[in-house]
Amino acid sequence: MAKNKSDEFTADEMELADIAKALSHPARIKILKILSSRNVCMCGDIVALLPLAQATVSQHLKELKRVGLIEGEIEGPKVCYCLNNSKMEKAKDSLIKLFKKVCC
Amino acid sequence: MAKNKSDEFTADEMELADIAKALSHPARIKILKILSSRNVCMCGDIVALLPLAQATVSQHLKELKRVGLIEGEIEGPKVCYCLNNSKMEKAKDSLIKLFKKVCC
DNA sequence: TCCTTTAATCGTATATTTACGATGAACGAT
DNA sequence: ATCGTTCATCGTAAATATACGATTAAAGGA
Repeated sequence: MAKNKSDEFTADEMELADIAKALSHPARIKILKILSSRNVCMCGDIVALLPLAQATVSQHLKELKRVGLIEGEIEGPKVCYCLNNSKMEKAKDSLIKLFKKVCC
Repeated sequence: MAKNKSDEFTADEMELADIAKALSHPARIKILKILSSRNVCMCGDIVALLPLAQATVSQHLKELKRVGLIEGEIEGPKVCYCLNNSKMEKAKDSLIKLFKKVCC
């Protein structure tokens, strides 16, 4: 039978899965779109545009921050969010690389 | 404050999130790679190449089938899996469209 | 017919995700 | 100093995801 289960997943595979996870909720997709439509955006604006409670939006923002796709900068009592364009580009490249490797 | 929370997520946003969800586990990324390396693959081969139990791999295959990225065809007692290339391409296009819209 | 192989499904345990109200911390304005 | 605003975090409930052993169904071969 000789199963070779010793090989775990590669760092690349785990990283890509992590990026995909960050994109795996419609609210987070929408947040990225909102942030792109203005090049800077208060947290409250995002909350107002999503059908979710403020605490929930904050969690989604945290997840996007965790993988580095967005950044938040404190501005007085408000927080100004923006896309991390270089990280976005890296994410896109990683995904395209996978598709290229796999099929297209 | 005039929050407009009436707008839910679009079908596009939900579909894209769903695709991302299917890609959000390293085992599923690896399964896609395995299926691309041979253009056809028995379920047992995939199990042998992953550090996971057969039942778990079967669940991951089910998730990939759910979104249509792969297909399984019964061949006697075995099941022959393969990529759904057109669906893969659609998934890639949807992702690229998002990145293009958002930043790059 | 019975046995083996193959892979899905069941049952189940645990972890993670998602969601929300409540609370707290930081700041500006009064 | 106090108040209102803003947003993160806490606490928590419910749903979903992940993992595995055991069982089942389907097929081929003895």
